Amino acid sequence: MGRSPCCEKAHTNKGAWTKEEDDRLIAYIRAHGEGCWRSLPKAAGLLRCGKSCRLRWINYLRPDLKRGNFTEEEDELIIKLHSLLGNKWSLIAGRLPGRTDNEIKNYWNTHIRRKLLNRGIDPATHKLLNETAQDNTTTTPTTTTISFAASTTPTTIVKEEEKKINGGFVSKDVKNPVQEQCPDLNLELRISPPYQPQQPEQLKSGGGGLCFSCRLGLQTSKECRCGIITSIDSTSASTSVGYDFLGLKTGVLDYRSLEMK
DNA sequence: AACAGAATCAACCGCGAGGCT
DNA sequence: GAGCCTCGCGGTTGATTCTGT
Repeated sequence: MGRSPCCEKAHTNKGAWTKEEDDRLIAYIRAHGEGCWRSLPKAAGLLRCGKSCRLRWINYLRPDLKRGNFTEEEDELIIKLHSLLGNKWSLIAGRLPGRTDNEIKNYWNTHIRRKLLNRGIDPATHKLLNETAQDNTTTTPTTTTISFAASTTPTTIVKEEEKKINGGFVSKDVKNPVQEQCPDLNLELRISPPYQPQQPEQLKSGGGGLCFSCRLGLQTSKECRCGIITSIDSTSASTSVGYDFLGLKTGVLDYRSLEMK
């Protein structure tokens, strides 16, 4: 038995969306909200499949999308998140408000891949290219080395995040070379209060009062410029600031999916 | 100006996860 | 538990735009 098609394809448009289609989709979602993509096209009077409508809305029509070029900070954030998460574009997009997984995926493939190759880094493994070549000839596991601007290696990042998630208790054996290479990420999602738009004062000070290092969860990094002491102890549990599975502060960079609800 | 190749990015496709019956 | 349905994700495609010759 073959898989049934996602929609009746015989009477649906394909290819680029027209202005009229966009307007219809926007008007419908404004009036009724997102949800039930399968029935949406018919209800909205669109000759498109639900999947196509969802994609168009998420990737292009959503009002909270940030159009325009990626900043250098966004570049570095994407690279770091990719080194931790791999091709989990939706998770990476969740850390970049206003950016979509499709947009980040395209940007990665067209810009960042080349950028990393120019730095001598394998974009797939985030190892130095000559290191990757060596790995192909030996099975001995090695620790990951990535030449990012921040002094903390991704492995260290994971350890720091682990400290936060486990309340300061690091349970992993630091001498385990396999875990050094493939750290077990806690992929539990955390529900936190919705993202609050930043106040002008916060924006002036550089994104919610936190420097780039802190937004990456590297509060202990010497790169930290904001001077905020963010000791993660029992008191943090009583504050409104949450930490997601990467240990990054929610409320600073929140999940888009939660914002949209 | 014309053409070719490269780069970009919107959109499509197929699959897996999870919920429902 | 099996089968079906919907949603969302990641990989890929192809049309359009850009750049170099």
